[in-house]
Amino acid sequence: MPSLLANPGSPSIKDVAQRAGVSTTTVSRVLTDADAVRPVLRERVQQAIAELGWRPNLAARRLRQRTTSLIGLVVADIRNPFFTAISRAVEDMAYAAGLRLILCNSDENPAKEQSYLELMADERASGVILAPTLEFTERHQPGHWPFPLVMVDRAPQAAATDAVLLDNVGAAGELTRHLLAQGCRRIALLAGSHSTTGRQRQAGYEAALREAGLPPRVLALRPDAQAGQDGAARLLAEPAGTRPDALLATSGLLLLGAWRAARAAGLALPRELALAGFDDNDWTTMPEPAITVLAQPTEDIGRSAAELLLQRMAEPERAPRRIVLQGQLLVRGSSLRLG
Amino acid sequence: MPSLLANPGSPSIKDVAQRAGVSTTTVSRVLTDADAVRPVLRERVQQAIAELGWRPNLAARRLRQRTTSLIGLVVADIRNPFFTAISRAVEDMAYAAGLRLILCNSDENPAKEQSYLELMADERASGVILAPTLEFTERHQPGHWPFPLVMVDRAPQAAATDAVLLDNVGAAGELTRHLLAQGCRRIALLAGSHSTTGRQRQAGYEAALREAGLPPRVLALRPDAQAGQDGAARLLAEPAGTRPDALLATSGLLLLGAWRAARAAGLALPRELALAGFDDNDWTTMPEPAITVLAQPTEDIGRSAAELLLQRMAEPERAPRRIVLQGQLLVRGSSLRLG
DNA sequence: TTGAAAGCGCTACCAA
DNA sequence: TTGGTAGCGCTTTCAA
Repeated sequence: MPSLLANPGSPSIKDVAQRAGVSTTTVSRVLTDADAVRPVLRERVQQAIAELGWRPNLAARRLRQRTTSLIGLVVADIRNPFFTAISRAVEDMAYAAGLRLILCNSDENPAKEQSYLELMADERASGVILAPTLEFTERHQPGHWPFPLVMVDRAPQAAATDAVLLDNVGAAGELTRHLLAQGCRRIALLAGSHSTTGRQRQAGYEAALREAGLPPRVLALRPDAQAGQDGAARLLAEPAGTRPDALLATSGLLLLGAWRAARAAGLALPRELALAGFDDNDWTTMPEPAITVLAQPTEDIGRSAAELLLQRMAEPERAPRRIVLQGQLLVRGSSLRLG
Repeated sequence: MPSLLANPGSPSIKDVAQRAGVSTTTVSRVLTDADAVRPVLRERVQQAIAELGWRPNLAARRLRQRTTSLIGLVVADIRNPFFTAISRAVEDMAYAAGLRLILCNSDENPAKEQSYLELMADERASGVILAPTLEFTERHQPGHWPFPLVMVDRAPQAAATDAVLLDNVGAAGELTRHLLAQGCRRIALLAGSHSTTGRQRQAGYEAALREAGLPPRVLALRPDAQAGQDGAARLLAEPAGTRPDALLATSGLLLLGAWRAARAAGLALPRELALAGFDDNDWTTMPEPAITVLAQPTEDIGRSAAELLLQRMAEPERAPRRIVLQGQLLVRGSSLRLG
């Protein structure tokens, strides 16, 4: 019968030490496995641990060791399949490296982002992977946060930070040139207005149109499907003479909205309207015709970001690295007007 | 010029106290805001905090307070839109309640699940929301884990635990009866074999067929799109006489696979094959015809789970509650053979 | 090879 | 209203 004063919470190494008849130091040694402990004692300690059902207190360990093996992932919205895929890749890497992942949705809201980053600071996080808001990229100065920071999907133009990015300008240019080659002349862009990504894709689009001597037409939108649908609907309501003959969306969610608007307007793809955009999400192959997209290597992006972070954690002083990955144009029926 | 012996890490409340000319106790009081502190001192402390850029060390706070405001969410795979939506709802609630969310993917792997739950124990998590594997529901005994546990999507039949579930039997029955009413007579089920959910839906399906005096036909599958596609393809390769005239999938991923197989087989929906399943994912309205589904109230499920957890945290001794939500049948073209 | 003791940063108790 | 002090559970010197 245990005493009434018995430990009410979970057992500590003190309890383990008592039961095994050794000092807490020895218990700790068995745990860290660093220094040698006589097999007899080691055995006794391990048995005591098993009998008591002892489990380490990570908070105590972190306080003492001054390192947390906790990493944060801050994305706009985990429901965006692009970020879902990234988060999954990051979580896999983290699990394999013995790191914990704290997930945060910023909703493109700088205040929420700030609050989450402060939280990561308070947690003394070992590192953070961040898809920064526009405001963040504009204000950010390297070294501001007390943890290594790796950016994904977006990054400040100038500042030297670790980042994993898509070649957005090139990708948008490729999509635009593809539409041009299909004979489209009034290509409108549905651009996410909340990220550098959207802006870079806009730049690539405008450059390609400039080459072709055609005027750009850009709608800056909230980056969600509803905004995409509303924006596209407005464009498609115009008379056939001025109405765009192609819609290009800078994200998977905007593309989804655009497709819905096209269907609601009763326009036949690709004859009356060509459609293309970013992100090879599941649904893009389901309509007839299927949707032309620029596929991003999402897993690769997530994995690379995690790798970059691990490397930076191991070697804090090394020069920042910027990994730029290429997308892949998947031409499908929604934009195929020739051949 | 600070001394060479200056604090190398981040400042502690000791530094703040020194700078403000008060004791650490007073600093702590200003932080917790519990007891009153003279405005002058409070001011001085706050200024010192600002000047030093002090941030709390959550590990220390947790160690001392013996409560962590950390909750875990363990799902099969965050890439499954069903779990994505749930996780987003949970994260929203957690953020609002000042709790941190640690995200874990179990991949339906009991060993990974176990390791994550042990981790949550080591973190001294304030609570965990879990979509348990089949093995877990079979072995689980209430009170085994040192944190409140709320189950989502699945739960042990017998054991009394907090849980948020769909009326799976009823939902599958409704879908099946709908297909029967459309004249389908050879309805095959693509069932996820890794969860109680799949089994309950199978039970509902079988009961409905029994009522109708028809034999069930069940394929137990790994719960992913590829398995769904392969399984469906096998069924659809049979001669028209024995081949199913309807496919019912117990999850969104299996449904996706089934749709792909139907398209690959060149079968016209719904004339040659009726198709229906669970989860109103984005893609289900994109094909022509659109897909009949039983929509789950995913946000509601996530929110309810978080609420249940918060209530349990506030009142550990209250009786376990089981919330059963109803799905909604959305009849679309893929199953409409009459009218 | 082992143990005593200090201390990570913070809060909570008690006394003044 | 304020401060001294103990201690959360663990690791890490330093001595033995």
